[in-house]
Amino acid sequence: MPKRSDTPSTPGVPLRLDDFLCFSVYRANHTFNRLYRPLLERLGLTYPQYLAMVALWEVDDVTVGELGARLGLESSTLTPLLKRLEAQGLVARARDPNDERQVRLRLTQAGRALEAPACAVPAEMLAGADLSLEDLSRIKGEIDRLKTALERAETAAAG
Amino acid sequence: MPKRSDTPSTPGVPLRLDDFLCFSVYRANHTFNRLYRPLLERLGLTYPQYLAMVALWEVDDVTVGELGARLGLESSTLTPLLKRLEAQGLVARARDPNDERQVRLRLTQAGRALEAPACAVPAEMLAGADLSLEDLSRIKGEIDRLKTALERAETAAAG
DNA sequence: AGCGATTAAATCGTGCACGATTTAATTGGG
DNA sequence: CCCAATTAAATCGTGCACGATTTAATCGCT
Repeated sequence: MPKRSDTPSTPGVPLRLDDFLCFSVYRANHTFNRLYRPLLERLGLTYPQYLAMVALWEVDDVTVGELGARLGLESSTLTPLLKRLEAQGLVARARDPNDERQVRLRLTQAGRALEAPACAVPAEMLAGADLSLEDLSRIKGEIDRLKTALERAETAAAG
Repeated sequence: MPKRSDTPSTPGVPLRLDDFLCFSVYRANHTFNRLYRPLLERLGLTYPQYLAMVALWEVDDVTVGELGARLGLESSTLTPLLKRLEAQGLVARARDPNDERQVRLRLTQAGRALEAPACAVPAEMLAGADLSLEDLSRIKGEIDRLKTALERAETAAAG
């Protein structure tokens, strides 16, 4: 009786893609990406750029490192993304005079102005999804617990 | 009282990243990727390559289009990935003589031989994660339902 | 004060992912 | 039978993502 979920290795039982929890997450992530794309196109943002902007609307005037910690991204990912946001006139990047190693990020007027239209996007995306608030928050709780458990395993395995 | 989850747009209430279900999924996906990476490195595979191999171990001798449907990937993503697997000697790509538009994928001996060591990977990854089988399958069920609901919304919104 | 260690961001190379387009083969209608 | 429409994969351009490395600034220790 194969009954798994990213936990096989019962010898002799073959791997089945549909048993992989990681594959479910992978697909769900692609689905969100695909659904957000057309809505964000109107704002001139990609999906990761949108997440970065949401983080900045919440807490402005942070360093690249702080934003990276918030989003779970490396500077090697964030720096080019931020340069694109800067090129669009949404964010200003400037070395911190008190510590020239750091780059501080500040929203421009245009960056702040984008928040209003951006607020409508998530609801628009879920329109017609037939998911109650309870559904959404329950699923989110499950996934957050999963992420926490995985990260614990990660640090435990670290050598 | 802001209580959301990818469903804000209550006017006047600002967006909060931690309310975004999509962000939870985005982070969880990155976490899986990061955890799998060192384990798959030993097999010489990336995470998407591993998923493709799992699909092929399950059903061999499929077309690029069929594998793409299984994984949810476009040919523009899959073709280069498959060329890398071919370069590693794990997969053979050949035009179908009955329909030269299609390319059929077949595991090589080496490709099939990789299944045995690959079987151990998922369990190894979850070692120390403190998640029961029930946890895993419950979470997986929730995410699969989410994906289904999102896809329904997608086709409903299609114009 | 000076210099090695640390820290922050940027850079580089590889690979994933998509939409739009292209190429080539098959299908189907007249 | 032929040729327009369709289909399958590949190609192209853009952007995300990471690890490893580099560059530059600050810290800390003597």
